[in-house]
Amino acid sequence: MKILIVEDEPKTGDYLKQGLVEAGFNVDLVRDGMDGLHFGMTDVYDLIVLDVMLPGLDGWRVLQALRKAGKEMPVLFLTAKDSVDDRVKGLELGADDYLVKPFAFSELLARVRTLLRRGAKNKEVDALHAADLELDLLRRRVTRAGKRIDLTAKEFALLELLLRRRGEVLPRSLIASQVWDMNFDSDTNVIEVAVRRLRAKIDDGFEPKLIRTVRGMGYVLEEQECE
Amino acid sequence: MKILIVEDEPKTGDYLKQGLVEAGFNVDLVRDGMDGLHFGMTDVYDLIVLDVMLPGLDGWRVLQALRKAGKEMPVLFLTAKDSVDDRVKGLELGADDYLVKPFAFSELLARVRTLLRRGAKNKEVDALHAADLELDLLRRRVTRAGKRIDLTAKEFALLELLLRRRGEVLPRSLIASQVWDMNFDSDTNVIEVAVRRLRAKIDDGFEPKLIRTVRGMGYVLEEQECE
DNA sequence: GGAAGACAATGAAAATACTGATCGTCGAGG
DNA sequence: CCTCGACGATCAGTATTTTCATTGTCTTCC
Repeated sequence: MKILIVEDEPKTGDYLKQGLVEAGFNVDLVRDGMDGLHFGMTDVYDLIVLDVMLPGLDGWRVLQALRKAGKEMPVLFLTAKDSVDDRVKGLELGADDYLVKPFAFSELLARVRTLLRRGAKNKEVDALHAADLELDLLRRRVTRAGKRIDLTAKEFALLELLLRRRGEVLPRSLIASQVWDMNFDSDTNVIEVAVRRLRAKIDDGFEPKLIRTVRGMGYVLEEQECE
Repeated sequence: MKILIVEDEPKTGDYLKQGLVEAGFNVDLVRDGMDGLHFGMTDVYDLIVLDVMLPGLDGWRVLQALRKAGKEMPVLFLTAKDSVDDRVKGLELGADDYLVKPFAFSELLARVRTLLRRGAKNKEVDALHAADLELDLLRRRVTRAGKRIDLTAKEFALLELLLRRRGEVLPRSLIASQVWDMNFDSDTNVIEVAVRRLRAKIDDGFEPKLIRTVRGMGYVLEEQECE
């Protein structure tokens, strides 16, 4: 999944890019409207995150130009102003959703996923599977071996991350930044505790065990026990 | 598939047309009620997108006249926010669905496709269902287990949103922007209160409970309780 | 066996949600 | 013009869930 970010403010832009890359997306970041338009026209993106306030060509014009050129990818608008008009304008010009700054990264990620899911109409994106575990993204429900399991928000986020990157060993620092909005503070064991609780719910009493810990590295979710 | 758009505001009209053309439809766009009526009468369309506020002949009259002349094609109404009466009137006059401005284009496209898929035959859109709950958009009436329930405007809007996106967990920010015209102000609990009142009316004393809260996420309306 | 990391259990604190009451606003009817 | 009632927003208090630090034990690897 390829995403274009058009954001002039360096900090915000870098932050967004890093977060989305860590979430497993392929991300391009440009700093102004002209570049945004150019990239949007010449490359193929599954989604664009577009700031309204841009030097030179503003976000609306970029959007307008892209739509005129027949580009249909979903666009998520970032508006700094609290004004309803901005939002109206954005939506009328063909934006699919908007977010008012400042926002939590997790909020953005959720919207991005919703838009991608809707656009793709891809059934597989609505649920993630591993062995007899199913995670229903829409209903935010989890079942294992047909049995419903209640997860807390954090547990759900953690499991979602593990499932999306299944087979990959996820370092603690990555998990910390994706599930918690924090930079890994080594003097805490939140992650261990969270993993433990998650295991208690989805692995205890079931086979095979899905969450494996890789000593000194992090955690992986994998379907097959490789003996 | 041929679609007629009747919309006076140039920008909106252009974008609708552009988008629908790109989506593969054959689109005619006219700017006022008279033209709308004329085109609608003389040509054959599979669907009409009709703005309410039009110079000269307003949307209702256009719709009324078309229906009187025996035109049965589905009509999607565009109405301004807050004008509850407009929506009711539109549905009573034979519209098949409505959309409140401002809306995301993707939303319009989804509704258009739904209407076309269903064809002009059954206008099920004027009622939404879930379990033994029925929401009659036309009469603005709600019944559960055959028992009539009175809802206020906000309660109705909230329930309508939940029903239209049934099965989806709706984040509070989304609810805030759809039902209230605000950007989610975390220091208010309007939503909780509204949900509470809605629950009191449609869930208290009935089974199954339809509105489920997903802590830290939002609310879902779902028909099946999976224990 | 020792050290480092992983796991488990607890409880207090924080965050989140629910509820009933109150208050202001607006429109209808007197 | 005033009153009343319905509605919706806000508040405050309560209940609940969730988080996370602490503590201690266990496992693994050297």
